Amino acid sequence: MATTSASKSSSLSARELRAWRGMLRAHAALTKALDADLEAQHGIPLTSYEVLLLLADAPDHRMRMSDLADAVLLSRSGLTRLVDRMARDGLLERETCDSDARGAYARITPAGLTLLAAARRTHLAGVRARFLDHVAADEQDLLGSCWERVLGDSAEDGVACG
Amino acid sequence: MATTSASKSSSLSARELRAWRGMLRAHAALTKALDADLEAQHGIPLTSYEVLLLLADAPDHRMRMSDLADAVLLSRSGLTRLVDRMARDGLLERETCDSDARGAYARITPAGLTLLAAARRTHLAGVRARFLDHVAADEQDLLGSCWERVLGDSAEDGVACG
DNA sequence: CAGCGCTGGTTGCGCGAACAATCACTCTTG
DNA sequence: CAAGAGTGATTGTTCGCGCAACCAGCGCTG
Repeated sequence: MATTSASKSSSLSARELRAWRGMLRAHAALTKALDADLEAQHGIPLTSYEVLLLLADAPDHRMRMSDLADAVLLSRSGLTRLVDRMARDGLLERETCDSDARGAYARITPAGLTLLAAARRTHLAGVRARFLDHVAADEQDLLGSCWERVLGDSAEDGVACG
Repeated sequence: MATTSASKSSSLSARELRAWRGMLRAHAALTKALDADLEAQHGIPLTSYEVLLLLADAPDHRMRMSDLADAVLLSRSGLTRLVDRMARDGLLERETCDSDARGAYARITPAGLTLLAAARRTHLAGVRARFLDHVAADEQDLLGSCWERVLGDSAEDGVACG
């Protein structure tokens, strides 16, 4: 089954399996390890870190709840709860939106910024050591283009026809 | 690390971001979509499908609980519960290990094999349509080699040193 | 400006997974 | 062969998440 062509059969080729299951395993291993790093050194899970990162980079250090939910790949309710926990820990605070009384902002606090500054180093070092350092620059470009193709398609609903 | 050298700073380059966050997003989108496919068309989640697949391919159509847990990236207890549910649904059954009375096998049932045969087509089509079709053969090879490098390293504990 | 659909956000609920403790059994070792 | 260390699997508990239901406020329409 040298070429992959005729084998749209009942199983994947070795090459396809390596690419596909490799990604699943790599993702699992990476997120688990990076999450453990943050938890151990700064006491926050990866999701909280990502929220802090987005808020810190956002104008006025704040974002709307919905935008934040989309950005961190969480459901609306999931983000509500996450923000609850982070607010309880003083990492951010809610802020009402004056132009739309329904809306709410999450704004990162000075404490959150301080924690982020430290966590950012940890996380970045982890991402480099565990992932980027194993992938040459041109490979990174290729990966990036693959993701864009994959995401561009999966954004549009399901398998659809065929 | 040619051009990226000096930038081991406090943030990732655009290229690095594209490769890294792209993977996170692609993984999330893919697993979510593939899980939804299976759930909608066959009533089983992705994790159950993977268990069925492994059991079907295993000698005697059975595997030890621990091996299964490792293979599907689940904790021991998580797998125990998953096997509970699948056994309740008749997709597999537990079997005691005669060489070690502590051990247990999970063995796929005829019903499980039947369901798998159908689900396999759905899942394979999904993986191809959503992922593999967007990645050329030589890119798949390159991805595979990247995953091996990443996993080979992360398998050995933490960041550690050499 | 009253009525009504729509949107942003929060809450009730259930599920799936991990961690720690536990049980059952095996394998040493004296 | 009895005692203790080690291993395979299960159970108790907790947690984070998504879905569905909900409430509040916006904005259109007549």
